[in-house]
Amino acid sequence: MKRPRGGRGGGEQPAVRKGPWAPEEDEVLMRHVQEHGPREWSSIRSKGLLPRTGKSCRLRWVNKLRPDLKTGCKFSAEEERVVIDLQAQFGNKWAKIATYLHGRTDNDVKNFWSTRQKRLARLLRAPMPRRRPGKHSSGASSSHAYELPAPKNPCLETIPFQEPITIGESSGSSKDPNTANHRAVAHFPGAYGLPPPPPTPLPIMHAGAERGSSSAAPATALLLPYGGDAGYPVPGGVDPLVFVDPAASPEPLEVVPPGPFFGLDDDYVHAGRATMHRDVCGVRFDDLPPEAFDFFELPNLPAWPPPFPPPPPSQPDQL
DNA sequence: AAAAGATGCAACCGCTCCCCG
DNA sequence: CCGGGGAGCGGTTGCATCTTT
Repeated sequence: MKRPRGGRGGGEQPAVRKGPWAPEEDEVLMRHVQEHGPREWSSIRSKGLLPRTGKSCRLRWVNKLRPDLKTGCKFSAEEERVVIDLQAQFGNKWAKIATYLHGRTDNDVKNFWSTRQKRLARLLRAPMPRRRPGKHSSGASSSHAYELPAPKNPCLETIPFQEPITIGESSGSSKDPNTANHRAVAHFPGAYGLPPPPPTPLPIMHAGAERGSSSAAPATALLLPYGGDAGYPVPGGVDPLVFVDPAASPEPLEVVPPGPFFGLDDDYVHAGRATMHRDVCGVRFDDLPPEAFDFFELPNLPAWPPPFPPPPPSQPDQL
């Protein structure tokens, strides 16, 4: 576990302990929950069981001690898809989204999304062709020389790209295009071999078709109409971190009217428009070598502002 | 091998909501 | 109806770990 932080909870309030939880504290908290259930958090401190605020206790329980948590395992492709989908509909309602993901907490979802957004921001800002010669740094991992700091620009959370990308069609670069093409293409079909949708019926909007019923696990499961953020789903948005097979979806996806993308130039725009899910299909965007990005092209964006209906007011909240 | 930078995640903070008297 | 307290939620921070140079 991490050692106590210096900056926070530094003892200005000796009565209340902050910082990382000790195993003994966890035990006490678990015992309390066993006896009283996951409530009466404030009484934990008032009874002198723990020098922690009720808030802190609740958070600890919800995020770490709950028995049904999937601790230490990354988001699966399906979970990723669900998060993306639901985020488009609900916005940053992480707690709500988390209810659709068994074993995941709102904090998990929040962190996952935050990480994803940062990754996306990096990718979109990274002029891929300028990679270092002779170096194979892994995709979006750290230390790109050309990388710009990911700004905390809320706009970056809204991804206006809606276009299926084309991978493996370009004649490519000088850098063993076969390898790059092969890598990219070879994994994409897996994206359509996604496992069945989650057992929970998702209120997923789908352009032209209804999705979300557990029986409908279409091959177009990655054709996700989302892209919004901060509670206002982008109409017809499609997350550029989701790869969409153009062959499987011959129709163009809705696009936000093209325009300056956060002030980024076309290089950036061309770069960050796809991702693959790990686990199921085996590859994520940032798993790809930089060479793979040489093959990402931006097809002519059809200028069609799609009137996308807002999500139905009645959200299936049940699980 | 060491240093620097990037990433992931646990935990805190402030605000809002809800319930109860 | 109003006020107070507790619970829940979303945003943010900062450290540990990992990756790259």
